[in-house]
Amino acid sequence: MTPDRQPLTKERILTEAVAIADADGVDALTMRRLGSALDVEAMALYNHVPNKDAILDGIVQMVLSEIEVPEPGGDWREAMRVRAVSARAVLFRHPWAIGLLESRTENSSPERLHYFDTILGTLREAGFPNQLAMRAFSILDAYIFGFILQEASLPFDDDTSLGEIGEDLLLQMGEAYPHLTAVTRDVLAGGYDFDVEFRFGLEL
Amino acid sequence: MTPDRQPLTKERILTEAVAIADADGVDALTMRRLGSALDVEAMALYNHVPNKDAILDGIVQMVLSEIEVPEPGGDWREAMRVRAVSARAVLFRHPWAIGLLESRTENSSPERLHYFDTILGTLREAGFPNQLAMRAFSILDAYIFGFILQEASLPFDDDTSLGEIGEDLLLQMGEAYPHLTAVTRDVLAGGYDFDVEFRFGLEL
DNA sequence: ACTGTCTGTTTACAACGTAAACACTGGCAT
DNA sequence: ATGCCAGTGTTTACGTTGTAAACAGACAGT
Repeated sequence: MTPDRQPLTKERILTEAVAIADADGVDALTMRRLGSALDVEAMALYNHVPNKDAILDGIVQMVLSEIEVPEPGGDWREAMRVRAVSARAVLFRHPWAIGLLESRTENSSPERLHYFDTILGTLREAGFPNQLAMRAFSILDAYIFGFILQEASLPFDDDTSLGEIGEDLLLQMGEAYPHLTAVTRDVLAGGYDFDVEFRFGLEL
Repeated sequence: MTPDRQPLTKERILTEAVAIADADGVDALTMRRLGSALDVEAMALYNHVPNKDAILDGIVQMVLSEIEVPEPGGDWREAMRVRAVSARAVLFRHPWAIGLLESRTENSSPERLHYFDTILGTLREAGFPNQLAMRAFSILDAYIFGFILQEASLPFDDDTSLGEIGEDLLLQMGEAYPHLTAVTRDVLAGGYDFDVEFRFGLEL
């Protein structure tokens, strides 16, 4: 054990874990690697965290808490827009979190409850009756995360230009998929911007 | 090797893999277990499949191909409804697939292209111009999968009644989350049905 | 009959999560 | 001061995982 070293804390562990997942993906996040990044043996982590699942839960929560959600009181449309755009940005920064969202959404954490409360508050102060607020929230949330999921699983990342992927597709599918081909060609001609489409879809 | 045994095929492997994932979750799907379910040593699988990732890709695809998508020609609204309801049913039957959807959507498979093509065909034959068809498809898809994701990650499954979970929540959060409390109470009073909400959201 | 291609088995290994036992440190009560 | 104990970190070890490598039998085409 080297002489002086900041003491381990759950915060330091989770922060480093997020950093590793950001850098090399969630598969690279092993206890040994996390330990060595913190200058510690893997087993030392278990003094601060019950097991690896807790770490995964923790970093998902950490990511979710990065999503900006305005306090109730302003224009609800603007508030939802801010939330949606922020969610997209955050999950773009931490793409691995998308895959963890499913099984690991610990809904009863205080942070998560606060998140729910704030959003519902915004809607209710805007005059939504309770049932409708719930619906609006549910629908918006579905759209936001659905869009992000869709975007993340499409074959091009930002580096590959839409043009080349389009050509590849066009060649590959030949005449077998006429509709898809036609739409692809047209969409490429007109340009396709996830950002624009995302905001467009938000006006329901 | 027991005397007579059906030859291994990629199909048999993937079918059994889906069965195991359905029965005991995707974590229970190991090469050894899959092998023994097929009455074979784990390594034998590698004659038909390059590695485990390919199996995961395969079962995701198998699940996606269960989603019913009507051929172009009918009412597009009805077609989209059928698709949405079917997608929800399928992913409800294979919940583990949701978590695999993200990283593992192999977009260029023929099945997937056919899926795209059929849906876009329906919309185009209904008179949508190409750009709009793309938009409609994208938005609907986002909503469908977003809703399912949301539904899957909410804290109650079908066994626990909404009533009791509600009480738990109400107690736990006390006065800290007024909006959430109020909405929850009201929603519970009125009853909340995922099915109803899902269809409601589909009318955008 | 010979040879290669398929399909399966056996053995082996590195990496993983984590249980168990141990060692060091600091502060508290006696 | 002394003894003790809780907290933190290390060491060692085990079972499980995916899969590389070497081998063995079956069967088809020459």
